[in-house]
Parts: sequence; structure tokens; C-alpha cells
Amino acid sequence: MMSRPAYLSAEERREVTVEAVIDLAAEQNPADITTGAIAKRMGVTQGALFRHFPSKDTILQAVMEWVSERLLARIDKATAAAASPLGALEAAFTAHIEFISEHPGVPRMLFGELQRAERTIAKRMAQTLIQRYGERLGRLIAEGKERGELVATLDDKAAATLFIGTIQGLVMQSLIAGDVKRLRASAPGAFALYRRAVEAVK
Amino acid sequence: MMSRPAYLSAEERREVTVEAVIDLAAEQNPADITTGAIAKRMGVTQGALFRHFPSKDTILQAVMEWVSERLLARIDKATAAAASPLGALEAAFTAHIEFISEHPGVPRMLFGELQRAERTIAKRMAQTLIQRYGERLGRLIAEGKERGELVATLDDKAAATLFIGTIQGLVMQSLIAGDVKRLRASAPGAFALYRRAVEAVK
DNA sequence: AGTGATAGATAGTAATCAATTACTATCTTT
DNA sequence: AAAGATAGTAATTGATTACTATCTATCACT
Repeated sequence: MMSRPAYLSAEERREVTVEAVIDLAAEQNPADITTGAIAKRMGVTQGALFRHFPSKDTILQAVMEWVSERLLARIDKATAAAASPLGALEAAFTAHIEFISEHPGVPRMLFGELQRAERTIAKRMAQTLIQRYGERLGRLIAEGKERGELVATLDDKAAATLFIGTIQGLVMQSLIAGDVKRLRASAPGAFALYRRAVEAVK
Repeated sequence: MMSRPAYLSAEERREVTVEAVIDLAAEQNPADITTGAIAKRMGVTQGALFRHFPSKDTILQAVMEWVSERLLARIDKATAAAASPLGALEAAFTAHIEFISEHPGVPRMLFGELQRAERTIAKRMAQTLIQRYGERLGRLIAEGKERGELVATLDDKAAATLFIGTIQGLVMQSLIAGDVKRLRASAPGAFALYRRAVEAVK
């Protein structure tokens, strides 16, 4: 008798599914990741997916949840260990780049969701993630201004937008070059510029 | 007898097609703009499109060509009129934001193309556009350093990446808010931060 | 008026997609 | 060890896609 692989629990299967999607997003356009492709990557038939998720959209929803939890947890951990607001910003920057380097599919999924016209739950979760991220940055920036570490006249929102934009610029470059390693390499230089934009002159 | 609209020339039809695509991209995910939707927007049947274009991909190709020509022409015109490299950078920034404000579908198309896995001609054209853009920025930045207007130790590539990233950050915010007007309003503040990152201290 | 070329409409094809169904294999509980 | 619940398969559904073949209407030019 052929030995068959043991069944995974529902929770494990959901986890594996999310990872398969993020994996695939690193290689191909998130917009045309099919349920068939996800199942194939997991070594399972396409129909099996619908035993754990009622629809494809709830799969994407689980992906966004996964991303939100992990990314924000990393950012929080990184900033908590920092000595100063500016140090926290740098730690957050590094942690974010590190996270993306490990999961290159993440920014692609995020942007892909934001592009969608329909108001799917997954899209709203992506918006919420970025909003929460922005709040955290806003707090650090405000604190940095209070301590005199950042320019007093700094526009908080613009500074937060630039922070995310700086990362996005790097992501775009790596997307064009098709080279994820470039991300880690050019991150310090990029943050140095950002720092110069917001740091108070001594 | 019913009066029928006059036929357009092949060239005109191609132009109208491109504009229809960019129009649609402002409203929906570029990834699922169908040839049927394009034709409908033009007031033409779906099959008629394939009289002027051999495939959907050549349509996207024409779109990227249209974007490249117009955007770079605007940038060149804006920078040519500027008195100094830093002034030219600001003029380019404003011109770019203005262009996107008029055609909100453009950055979405661009990013959508860059996301694609296949090495389509349209994707390569998107890459070429950004590359050429980067070269122009690089020249301005180098000149700015020579004139002592920008920090002498500035990393040219990082500065060019941050320039594009700054714009992308704004685009992303407007994408999240679903509000294009926000772009023009927050552009000056964003460039002020960029300027601070690259400008030489007096 | 008549001719040839072009533009467009209509009605398809084959492929692909998400989702569903009917069924089977495995695990868990008692 | 039996029974019920859970996890899986294989085949199929209906919708949608890019693309094509065929036919008709209109144009420019004599």
C-alpha cells in the first residue's frame, strides 16, 4: 500500500496557504495568482482550498491579516528597543526593509490590493495597515520634534509619507532590476537621505 | 437614412484607444481592463480593436509609448526653463505631479506593467522610461553638486531614487484616500522635504 | 454610377477562471 | 473497533477572457 501524507489541521492548512500566496507573489503578478496555482504550490488539488476558505477573496483576506500582524509586530519590537525617536525611525526602516527582503511578495500584494476598484475586505485591510503604520510614524515624529531631535517646523504627515515613499522607491528599484538583494544594500543610503530631510540641525 | 459618424483614420483610432485605456486605468485595476471595456469606452465593438492592433499587448505597448513621450517631454520642457539645477528638480517635480493629476491612470498602468512576470515589450518600455527619467535626474543632481547647490557628498543614485519615491509616496496616499486632488495639495510640502535632504547648507 | 479597399458588426471559438459537486481517505473519539 | 467528523480528490459548472471568421456598410476615386 502506498503511504499517504498525513492530513494537516485546518489551522496549519490556512497558514500554509497564506505562505504559498506570498511565495507566489514574489514570482508573478499578484493579480493573476489563481487558486489552481496556489493549490499546486501547496501540493494539493484546487478544490481542496475551498474546504478551508469559502472564497478566493477570504484567502487574500487571510494574507493581509498575516502581513499586518507580522509587519506591525516587527516594527513595534524594533522601535521599542530604540533609545531615541530618530533611532526608532531608523530601526523601523531597517526592520521594514528586512521584512520585505524576506518576503518580497508582500509589497506587491499590498500594492495589488490597493489598486483594486472593488471595496473588498482585503483592500480595506491593506488601507488599515498603512493607516496604522502611519499613526506609529506620526507618534515617533511628534516625539522627535518635542525632544528637539527633528525639525520643529516639520510637517508630520509629509514626513510620514516620505518615510513610506523612501521605502517604496527602493522597492520599485528592486522591482525594475529584478533583484531583491539590492534592497538591503541601498537601504542605509536611502535612510541617510531621509534623516537629513527631517533631522534638526545641531 | 441614418447619419453615421465619420470614420477615424488609423492614427486617430490608435490615439483614441490609448486615451481610453488611460482613462479606464484611473477608474479600475489596470490588470483587468478588458478589450471589451476599452472598445465600449470608445463607442466601438470589441472586435474592431483588433483591426488596428494585432493583440492586446500591442495596445498596452502603445500606451507606454504615449506615456513615455508625453511625460519626458514635459519634464524636459520644465527643466529647460529653470535657472538652476535645484530649480530644475523642483520644476520637474511639479510637472510630474501635474501630469499625474491630469492622468491618474498613468502611475497605475506603469506600476501594473512593472508587476508583470512576463517580459512583455510594454514592461520593458516601462523600465526604459524610468531608466531615462533616472538619467535626467542624475544629470541634474550631478550639476547641482558641481555648482555647490547640492551636498557635495550626495549619493546620486539614492537622490534620484528618493525623488521618484517621494512622488510615489504621494501617489500611494492619493490611492488610499481615493482622492486625486490631494496630490497637487501635498506636493509642495513633499518637495520641501526632498529639498532639505539634498540641498547644501549655506 | 461603379470599383476596390477599409471600417465595423455579428457570432462565434478555445482557453481559463473560481466555485461546486459527489465521492474517498484519514483522523479522532468513545 | 465502530462511527462520525474532517481533509482530501476528481470532475464539472457557468462565466469570462482574448482572439477570429465572416458578412455588411461606407469611403475615396474614377
